Amino acid sequence: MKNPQVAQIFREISALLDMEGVPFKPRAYEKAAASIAALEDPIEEIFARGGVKALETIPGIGKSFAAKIAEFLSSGKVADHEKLRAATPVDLDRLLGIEGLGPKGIKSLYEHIGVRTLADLEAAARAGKIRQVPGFGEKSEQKILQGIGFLQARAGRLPIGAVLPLAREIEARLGEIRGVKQVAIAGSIRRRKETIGDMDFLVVASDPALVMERFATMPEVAVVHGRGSTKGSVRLSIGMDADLRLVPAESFGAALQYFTGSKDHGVACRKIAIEKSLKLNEYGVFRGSRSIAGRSEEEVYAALGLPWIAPELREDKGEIAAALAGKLPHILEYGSLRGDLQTQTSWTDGADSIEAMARAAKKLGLEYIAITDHTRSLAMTHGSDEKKLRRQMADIDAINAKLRGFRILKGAEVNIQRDGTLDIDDATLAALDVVGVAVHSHFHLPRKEMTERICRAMRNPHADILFHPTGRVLGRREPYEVDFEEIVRVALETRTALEIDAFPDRLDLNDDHARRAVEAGVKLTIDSDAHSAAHFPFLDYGIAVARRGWVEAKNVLNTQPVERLLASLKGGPGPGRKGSGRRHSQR
DNA sequence: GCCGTTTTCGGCCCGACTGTTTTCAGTCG
Repeated sequence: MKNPQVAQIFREISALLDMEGVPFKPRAYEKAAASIAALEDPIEEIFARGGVKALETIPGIGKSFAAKIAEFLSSGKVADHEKLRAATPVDLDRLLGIEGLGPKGIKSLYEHIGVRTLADLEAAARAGKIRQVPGFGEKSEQKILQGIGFLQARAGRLPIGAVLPLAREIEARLGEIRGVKQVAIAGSIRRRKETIGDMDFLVVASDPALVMERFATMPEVAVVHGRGSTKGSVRLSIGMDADLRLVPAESFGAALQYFTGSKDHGVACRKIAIEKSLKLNEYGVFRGSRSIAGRSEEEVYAALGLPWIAPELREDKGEIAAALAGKLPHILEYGSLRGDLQTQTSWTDGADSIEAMARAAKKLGLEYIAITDHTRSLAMTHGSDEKKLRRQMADIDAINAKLRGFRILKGAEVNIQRDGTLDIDDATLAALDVVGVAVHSHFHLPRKEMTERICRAMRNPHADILFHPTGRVLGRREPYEVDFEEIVRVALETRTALEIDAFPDRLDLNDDHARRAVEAGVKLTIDSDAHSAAHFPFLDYGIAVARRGWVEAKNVLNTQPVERLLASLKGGPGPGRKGSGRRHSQR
């Protein structure tokens, strides 16, 4: 998989061209880099299949870029890249990480005082040499030193689960300030991206200065980057920036639309505005100098001839075209899950008893949960063997007899062994309501072997769901190498559901995979992977992934009441077990 | 350098804030 290297080279060329002041090309390289990074298939395979012509079908890749990719694949280098790097041999990646320092500044520092590395930069700043470079002064020198300090403390992007609770707390706090009329979280948090780079807040207030003052002096603030009359920017102690915008009420919707992004979605919207001889900015939609919309997002989209688009869809991945055609998906609503099909208890590595889990789930409005403790080959979790599972089933029967209006399903998170077989015998699996299968070992098998292993597990007639299908853990473990298209094909063929594991550091499937799966007609489940009674709210993160993946309620098995759910699981007692094909006939 | 249900040429989003500048470029989102 050479996609990351190719994307990195394109990103670097973009920055190097930016340095030279070349117009437009840097954006083209940047777009191509993003496009390549987002590819599912290894770029070397695309090239092997169809040569440069196949490369040119990738969005943002034309003749010239396709040739550069081919050049890299055959030689490991791109001549233009080498040439640019030789002209300005600096550690771009690290230097660009300094807040406030961009391509132009880096070039100037290199040319005037020979700064090439972060160490050079720090030495020059300490020696007072930066201030002698044109365009820099005493203050920028201080900012650079501070920036170097922050570079070490920076958390980078954090999983949404680690950011959203704090963002909501700040939102609530801003809302309590005297004279505040409206508050909103914008940016990637509102779009529920899986990782977050910074926080964006929007406020309408009668006393903006007071709000700015309170914002800049919150206890979480480590440093204030800037503070104007309408915009404030701070670094929080968790190593993340937070921005505040103060906007007039008549612009709130336009500002919300603008600052929710994504950037690409915004660009696409502003292009539509231009086509209609309108102008869209954060203050509203304008015809000439007259505002025709801005108070609400609905109003703004309507002025562009579009229905309101859910924030999770705003990634410029076809939502504009769908909106124009009146074909936006009816994406899954928050709170629309009736059950949770992956939970662990104190029988293995969970914290709480079966009954405590059931009561917590019921309190949150769920109608059923499946208990899916680990199985025996996962020894460190005291995984269940057949005997232990039978005992647990009896226990569940006893608790179910006590519960009103709630059902505990018997399940297991069955380990997929290296050869693709399961570590629980078929007779026991047949007695379970819900069988999830999952990879927990041998993460580094070759792509083909890993794919075959997982597909073999899905072919087990009792395997209802493939849990956390790609195995990634955000910030800790990359997804394993697997042919996802083949997983989708076999899931469809065997009527195995794929899971969106909603545990905040998993989110697996991700949004793009979920979208691909439902496009193919595969059913999904969204599960919390709860390891304690406090984890059920994680389901919302899974719903967010589903929404970003254009998933509708009909695509998700656990939006159904328990009897219908059981009937629609492949290993369940319901109709269609032999695979009449009826289920997927609409595709 | 890419792209096209108004285009194969002529576009390519838009504004706030800062610092260093005597009127604006660079950076950021």
